Amino acid sequence: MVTIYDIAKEANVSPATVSRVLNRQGNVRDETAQKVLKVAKKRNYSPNTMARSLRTKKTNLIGLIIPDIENPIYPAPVRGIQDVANRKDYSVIIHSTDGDERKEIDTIRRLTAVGVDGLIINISEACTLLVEEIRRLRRISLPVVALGPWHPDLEIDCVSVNNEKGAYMATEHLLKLGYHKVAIIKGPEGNISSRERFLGYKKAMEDYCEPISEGMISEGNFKLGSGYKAAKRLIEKNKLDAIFCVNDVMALGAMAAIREEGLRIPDDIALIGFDDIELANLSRPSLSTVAQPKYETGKIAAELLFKQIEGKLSSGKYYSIEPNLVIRETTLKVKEMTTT
Amino acid sequence: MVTIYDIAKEANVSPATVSRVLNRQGNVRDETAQKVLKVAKKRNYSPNTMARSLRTKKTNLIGLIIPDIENPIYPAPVRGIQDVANRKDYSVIIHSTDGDERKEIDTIRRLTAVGVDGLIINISEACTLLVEEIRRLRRISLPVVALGPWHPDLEIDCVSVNNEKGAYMATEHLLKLGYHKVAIIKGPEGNISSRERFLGYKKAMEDYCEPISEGMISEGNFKLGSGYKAAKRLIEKNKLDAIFCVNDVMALGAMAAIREEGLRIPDDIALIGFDDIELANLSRPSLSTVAQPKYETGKIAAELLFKQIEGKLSSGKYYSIEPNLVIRETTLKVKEMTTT
DNA sequence: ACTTTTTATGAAATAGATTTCATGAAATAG
DNA sequence: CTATTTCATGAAATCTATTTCATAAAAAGT
Repeated sequence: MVTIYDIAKEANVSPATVSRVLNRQGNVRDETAQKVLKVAKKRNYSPNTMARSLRTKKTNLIGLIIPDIENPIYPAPVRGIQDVANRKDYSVIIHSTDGDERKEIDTIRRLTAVGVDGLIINISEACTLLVEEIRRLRRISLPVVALGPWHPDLEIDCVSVNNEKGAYMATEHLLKLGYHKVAIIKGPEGNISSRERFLGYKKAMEDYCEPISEGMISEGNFKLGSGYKAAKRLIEKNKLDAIFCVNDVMALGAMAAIREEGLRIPDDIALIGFDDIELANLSRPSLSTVAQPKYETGKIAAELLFKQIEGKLSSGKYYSIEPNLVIRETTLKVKEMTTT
Repeated sequence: MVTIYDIAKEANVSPATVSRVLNRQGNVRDETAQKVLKVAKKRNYSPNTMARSLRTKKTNLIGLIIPDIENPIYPAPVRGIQDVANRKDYSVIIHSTDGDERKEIDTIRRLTAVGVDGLIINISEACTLLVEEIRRLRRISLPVVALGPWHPDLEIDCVSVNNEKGAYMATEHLLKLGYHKVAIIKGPEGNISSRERFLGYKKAMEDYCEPISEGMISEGNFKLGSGYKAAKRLIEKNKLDAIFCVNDVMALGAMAAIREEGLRIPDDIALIGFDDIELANLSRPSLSTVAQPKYETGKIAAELLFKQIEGKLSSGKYYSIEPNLVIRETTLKVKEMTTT
């Protein structure tokens, strides 16, 4: 590999001058600069990033920690992040940690050791060790932004859909359509998004004076199979005419279960999800859902991160993204015949 | 940040000894080692990766270049790569380049400057500049493996589904079912995967003595809308009773087009795709397709890369992954009534 | 014409590890 | 009991770029 010294020797100048030319720091005679540039180009010189980073404490790398790139809600925000990073000549290191606290902490350690200039994290459960680790990042003043819901007392920038509002919209939509016994399939207890969405659901039901009985609440783990099973459990208890699922993937599982029970969608049971994954529009019947501008969310998170990287003024703000109700076939038909 | 010198001073040894202890290189008295370890732990020492990399020429980073993480065929292999990399204490830098040659070359440059220990690339068209760039990588003996089809004269390891065989299987499946006029929706001309799949299709048609007329070949760009339009063009020419699409996404587009034309699947037109994306199983009717073990493909590519990183013996082998025929509803019903 | 400022440059220090080489001590061999 | 090998350790070199400091030359000011 050709170094700055090789260039210096060949151009009959000192390494310092070469460095100055290559970083266009001025204070170099134009003639000298041209000479250096010519040699550098000729020898196809490319600076050694490690050496540079060692000196400047900048790596032009950012880290991204998500539970699982295979989960269809992540590719879009990831792409948003990549696009803004790449435009700024940054690369992004991505880790999938399966929401496993141990892995998350290890990854944060690893990335700080690598010397990333900033970190975007999507963490579903705020366990104590993890919170402590993130506090440490604040102390060494490493720019961090949270993608998705986050602890209110942890003062970091955060960008997330308004989960509660989205869930409220979905539930209200069903209620307005004339459904009364709206069941919910939620996520694991510790999951923050699921908790927020559950809150929105509860609020809507209360506002419309619909009671929520025990048999109307079921729990899954965000995966297809769990949605299927949760729906079966709900149908068995027979106390519902609509289901709100806290994510689309489980909704699709529920759809299979409902179909298997010989019930029609939306005539017997209406169904609505959350996320608006690509699949939602392509399933039959197509799935009504709450959309979040996923690419945008990633983009905003990255922009926030770079604002910190460039200016160091992290505000600990919460950027709430407005959800969007997408009405498709699973909630299409109005059910007024039963109420009239 | 605490350095090796701080540890050395506090433990009353030289930095050299600290380094030896921390890298468990032996030749250190046990007592000394314990002392160093204790101080290191107490001061929460973590080595500066840039400094280390500068000396050792190893970054524990690998690069991954794909067209677009949002394309549903990529998340699974990406996860496969992440998993084997992370297990070896490596991180992976991912770039989406949209198959744009300029971006691909720039990214390769950028990643080599960062000093990645290896590179996995998925490049759909083998343009000359790009090929030249990859030759350069070989010259500086940077481990590289291609994910997906690749130039035969470029001597790098490559792991890919057997595209031709998969396409043959799909086409043969339709032909055996009694369909005769099997049309194809292929990808852009330069795309290697598409070309290979087209070859398999052609071979099957020839083997079964079915002529391929002009009106039976249509072209898309792998995206949903292009599949829709291509199918419309085919139906207009009215010379088909089945369609093989070189990817599932276009097949789903075609499905929408066929439905819109008032035709039934598979009764009027049978349909088969390629890739087996998650959507394929969830669409109605569910889509028959050719599956490739996507996670596995990524995993194998990464393992190959690490074999090179560790041993430096790159073989330029072609690892062919066996495709799998997945029969679902779009090719379910046998069409023998028309032939008998 | 002489001092002061500005400009262009190089030598050397620096970043934080790893590694080579040298050395004294301890262990083993003859 | 010497001679040789092995072991444990530290000093210094190294990796490659950036940056500070010093200096000489040129330009500007009085």
